[in-house]
Amino acid sequence: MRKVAESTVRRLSLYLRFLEEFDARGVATVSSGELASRGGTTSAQVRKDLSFFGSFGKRGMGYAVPEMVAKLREILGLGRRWPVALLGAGKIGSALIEHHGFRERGFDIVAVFDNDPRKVGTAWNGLTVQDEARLEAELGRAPVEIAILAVPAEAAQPLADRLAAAGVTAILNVAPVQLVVPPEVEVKTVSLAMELEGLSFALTNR
Amino acid sequence: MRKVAESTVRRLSLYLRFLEEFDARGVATVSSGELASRGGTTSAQVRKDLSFFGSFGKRGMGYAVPEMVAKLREILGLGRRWPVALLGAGKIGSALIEHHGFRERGFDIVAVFDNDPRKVGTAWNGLTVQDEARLEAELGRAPVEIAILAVPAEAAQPLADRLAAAGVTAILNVAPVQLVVPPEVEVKTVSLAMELEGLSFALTNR
DNA sequence: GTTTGTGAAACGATTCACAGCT
DNA sequence: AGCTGTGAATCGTTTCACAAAC
Repeated sequence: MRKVAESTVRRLSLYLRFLEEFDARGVATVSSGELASRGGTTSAQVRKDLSFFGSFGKRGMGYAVPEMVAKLREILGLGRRWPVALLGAGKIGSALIEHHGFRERGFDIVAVFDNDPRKVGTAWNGLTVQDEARLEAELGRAPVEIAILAVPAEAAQPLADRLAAAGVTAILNVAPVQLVVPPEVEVKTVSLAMELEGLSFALTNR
Repeated sequence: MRKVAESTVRRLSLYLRFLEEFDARGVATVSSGELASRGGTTSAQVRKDLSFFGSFGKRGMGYAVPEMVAKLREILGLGRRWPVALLGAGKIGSALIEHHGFRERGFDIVAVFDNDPRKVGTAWNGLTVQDEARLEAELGRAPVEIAILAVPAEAAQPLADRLAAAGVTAILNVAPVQLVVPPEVEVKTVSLAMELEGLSFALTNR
């Protein structure tokens, strides 16, 4: 299993959500076409996406929903729980940590860091905000592979460097900056402001 | 100017940020190579991206920073302000409205809606949370082209339908669901949970 | 008859490479 | 000499279309 496109992985996440819905409703099997219409693609795309990982369907029948859910969770690496460090106890970080969706999908925020002395030491959903200076010490004690960077743009790159040096191998970056990291570190950047600009572009050029 | 790839638009947003930085530091010109290294791409990519909209560079010299900033803002539709409606006064919505980045880039949240009676009527950064039932009435009075959907997954699709019917032509969807909308409505979906799953996949399959 | 799995074809985006301007 | 702008080549992704399985 090599060279799976990012777009494929994103669609797999979507398929998993639909399948979980179907599963909850007791639907036993689902066809690539049904999956496609809910996910805004085509049945051929669904089948291609899945074909990277094996062949799970029954011809003439479709896919068995519970098996498919299990398989997709396994493929996406959700057959385990992931401890996650959160950097930045500001507005965005605050919304994230109280957001239950992460925990439900296997991501546990196990540490929160901030550099604002007024925030350090305060309680946060059962966690205590720790001084950013203690980042390396804490990650040495309780390592995590995934970190969420929810800090101001200027602070993002230096922190990314420290995270990479401390052994973090995946960063979810919530700042409108392009992070430069060593090749072994995976980065995904999500910027609502940039998405809004995409919408502004679409509305302007039509 | 037709058929510009989404990836191109996203990179233009990034270039604009770098150029604004350069501008603030008083740098007069910048080459495609410099822009590329900050944006994680290649100089050829930068030139191709820009070439969709004209030729703004000087051979042997590079691009004049202030002119380029102005040009990119114009291309991205940022030469004006955009009133935006926010749907959902929960944690995420709350973080968004207090976030200054939007306003700085030309997006003004001018109305907030929620269906929770306990929230309706409360003040929010100079705005009053309005009843979701009044969505159509309010949008009739003060139309917006862009709406941000920050509501639970189940509520997203029905609201998207109402927004489309009320004349909204662009939706920034912050829920892990694929919205089905009429073709004249532009949608961008941002889901941190889905991005985390992308990281989980990358870490698991390496 | 229905739906999968998959090579082949079509399409789209990125990279190459170089002529042309400064 | 340096750097842009852009066709041509390459690479990757999506769509087509059909044989095989149920």
